[in-house]
Amino acid sequence: MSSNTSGGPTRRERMRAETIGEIKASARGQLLEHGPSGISLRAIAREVGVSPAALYRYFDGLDSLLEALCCDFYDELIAASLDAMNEFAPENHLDRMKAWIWTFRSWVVGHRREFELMLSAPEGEERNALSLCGEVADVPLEELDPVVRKSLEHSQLCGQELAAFYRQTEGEGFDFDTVEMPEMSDGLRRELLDNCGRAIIGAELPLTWVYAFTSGWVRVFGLVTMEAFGSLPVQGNIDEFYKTQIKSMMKDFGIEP
Amino acid sequence: MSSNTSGGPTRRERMRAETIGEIKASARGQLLEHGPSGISLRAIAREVGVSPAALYRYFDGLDSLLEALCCDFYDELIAASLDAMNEFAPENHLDRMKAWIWTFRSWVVGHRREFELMLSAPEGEERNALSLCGEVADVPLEELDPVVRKSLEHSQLCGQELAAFYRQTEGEGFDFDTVEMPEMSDGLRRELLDNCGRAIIGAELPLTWVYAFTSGWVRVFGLVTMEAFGSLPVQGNIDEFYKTQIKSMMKDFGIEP
DNA sequence: AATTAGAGTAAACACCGTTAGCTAAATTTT
DNA sequence: AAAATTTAGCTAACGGTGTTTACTCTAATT
Repeated sequence: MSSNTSGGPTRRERMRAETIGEIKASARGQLLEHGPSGISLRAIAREVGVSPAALYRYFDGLDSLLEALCCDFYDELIAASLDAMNEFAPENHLDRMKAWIWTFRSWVVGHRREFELMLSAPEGEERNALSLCGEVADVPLEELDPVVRKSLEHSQLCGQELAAFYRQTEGEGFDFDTVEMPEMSDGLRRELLDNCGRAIIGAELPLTWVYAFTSGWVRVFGLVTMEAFGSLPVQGNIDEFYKTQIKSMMKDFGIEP
Repeated sequence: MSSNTSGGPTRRERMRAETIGEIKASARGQLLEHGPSGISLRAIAREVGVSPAALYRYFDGLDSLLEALCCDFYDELIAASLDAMNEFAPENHLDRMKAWIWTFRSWVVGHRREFELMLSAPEGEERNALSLCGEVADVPLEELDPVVRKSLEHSQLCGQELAAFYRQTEGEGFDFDTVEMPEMSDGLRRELLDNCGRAIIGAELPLTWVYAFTSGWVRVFGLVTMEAFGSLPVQGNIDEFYKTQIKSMMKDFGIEP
C-alpha cells in the first residue's frame, strides 16, 4: 500500500512533514506576535487543532521545537545570503561579501523576533556557543550544537569568499604586510590564525587580513545587533551609515574604494 | 511614634526597603541559577517566606520587578565604571575612557545573566530603545523608559570623557580635519552630530571624532556582546585582543599610542 | 481612642509544560 | 487475508506559573 516502492516519501511521511510544518508555522506566528517567551505549546495545539500531548509525537518538548525553529531561521538567512551573493559574478568576491553583510542586516531587521530567538537559543545548555570558534576546528562537526553549527555555516559563507578574494589578490602582487595592524603576541597571532583562519575562512591567509576580518566581523555583529535592538545611534540614514562602515572596514584590508 | 520627626526614614519605610531588597536578592539568585526566564514570583515568595500575592505590595508584577532589577544592574555597572575611571587623574581622559571600556567588558563577562536581562528588558513595550539616540535629545528625559535612560547614562559616562578630551586636545593645536573618515551626505552628518554629539557626548565636536566615537561604540558593543554570548572568535587571549582593538580605535581618532 | 493605611493572607482563575495510560487507525509482517 | 506492530491521537492528571479578589490584622496617624 505504501507509495514507497518507487522511492518517494511514504504517505505517512508526507502527512508527518506537513504537520510539522503547521506546528512550526503556528509557533512562528506566536513568536511574531508575543515574542520568544510567548510561544506556548498549548496555544500551538489549539491552533493546529490537536491535543497538547500530541505535539510530543513531533518534538521532544518546547525547547526542542525552539531549536528546530532556530535552525530553520538560519537556513532562511543562509539561503537569502546565497541568493544575494549570486547576483554578482562568482569572481566578484568583494561585492559578494558586501551582499553577505547587506543580507545579514536586512534579514535580521526584517525578522527581529526570529533573531532574538537565534541569539538566545543555544544557551539551553550550561553555556552556549563558546566553541563557535574556540575548539571548533578540533571537534567533529556533528557533536556541535546544531544551532551553533548553522551559525558557523553562515559565517563561513563570508569567510570562504574572503579566502577566494585573497587568492585572487595574491596573484596581483598585493603586499599584505603593509596593511596596518597593531602588534600582538605570538599566542594571539596563532589563535587568530587557527580560529578565524582555519575554522571560518578555511584558508591560511596573512595575519593582517585575518585580523581585519575578525575586526570586521565584530563590527558587523555590533551593527546588526544594535540595529535589531534599536540602540543604533543612527536612525534616519542607517543605509548610508552601513556603507561608511563598510568603507572603513575595507580600508582595514588595505583596499581603497 | 514615627522616627520621622528628625527627617530620617520611617520605621515602616525601612522595613519596606529591606523587604524590597530581599525580593530583589532572591530574584537575582534565580536569575543566576536558571536564567532570565527562570525567575518566578512564586519561588521568590517561597524564598522570602511570604505569600505570592504579597509581592504585589512591592511590585506591579513580574515585568515591573524585572525592570527594577535592570535599573539596579545599570547602577552597578555605572558605579563600577566610575570607580575604575577614578583610578586615573581627572585630566587623564584617555585612560579614563579605556577604563570605561574595560569595566564594561569585565562587568558584563562577570554578570552574563544580568546582561542578558538588560538586553532583553526594554522590549516589554512595542519596540524598545529605538529612541536611545534618535529623538532622545528632543524628548523630556523623564518620559524615557527607565532602562533606556540608564543605558544612555552609561554611554554618556564615556561620551563626556571624550568631550573633555576634545577640549584638551583642541588646545594643543591638533588638526581634526586630517583624521580619516569616509565621505558622507549632509543628512548623515547632521544625524551623527545631533544624536551622538549632542545626546551622548554632550558637546559639539568635529565630525571626524563623532564618527570615530560612533564606530568605536559599535565595536565595543559588538565585542562585549559577542564575548558575553560566547561567540567571540578569540578565546584564550581575549584581554590582548581587546587591547589591539582599542589601539585600532585610537588610530581612528588619529591618535598614535 | 478611633480611624486609616499598610502588609499580609487564603482561595480562586486561567494559564503553562509534561507524563502516563489508553484507543484506534495505518502500515508491515506473516 | 489475518495477525502483529508501529504510529498518531486522545483524556486526564500533576505540579508549576502570574494575577486578582476579598478578607484580616497590625501599625501608624489623627
